[in-house]
Amino acid sequence: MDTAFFDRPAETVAPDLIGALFLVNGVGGRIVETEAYDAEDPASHSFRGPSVRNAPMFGPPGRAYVYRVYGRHWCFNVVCDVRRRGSAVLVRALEPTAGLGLMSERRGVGEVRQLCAGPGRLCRALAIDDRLNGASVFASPFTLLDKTIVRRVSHSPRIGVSKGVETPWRFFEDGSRYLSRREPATA
DNA sequence: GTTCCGATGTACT
DNA sequence: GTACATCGGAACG
Repeated sequence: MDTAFFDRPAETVAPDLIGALFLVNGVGGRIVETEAYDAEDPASHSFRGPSVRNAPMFGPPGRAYVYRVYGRHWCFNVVCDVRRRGSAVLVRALEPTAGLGLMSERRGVGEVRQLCAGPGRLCRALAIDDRLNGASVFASPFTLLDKTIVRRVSHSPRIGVSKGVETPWRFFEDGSRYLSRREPATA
């Protein structure tokens, strides 16, 4: 995977990331749920233009944008389209495949299904925090490999937003057991 | 199984 | 002050 992959509209990149392998220091799994955000979107951190927090969103594609949410959790995004500055994809859930023991330890949870089912849980399991904000996802400690198996991807409105609630920019692998929520069913 | 609610930091009005 | 791209535990069925 390279810069060109991310230098496209976020709502195009987001479904393409479903099925990709995502690891931090060798720990992680297959991406099964993502959401797209861009600067024309009132739900996006970039909506009101550049700021200290959202600076990575206005930088080059393929960099991490990591921020704290609700004072307790981290969320991990990858910056997209440089022509539509201020766009990114939030990675919301993984199907754990590597480093299960370590993830379980970090999360304090036994069930594999719970390890990376949500943006905050995923960051905890992979030990992602603000130290990785702005880092390239093509270099250590990240591993990001394009999907090898193509499965059906569905979409729905995004979770946890109060604006842009109807924009169907949440993408997930159809039938996956590892989503942050039970499949709402759309197409 | 479900629903409800508080925690807790920070960006922004 | 208010809102927030969330989560886990308590209470309940």
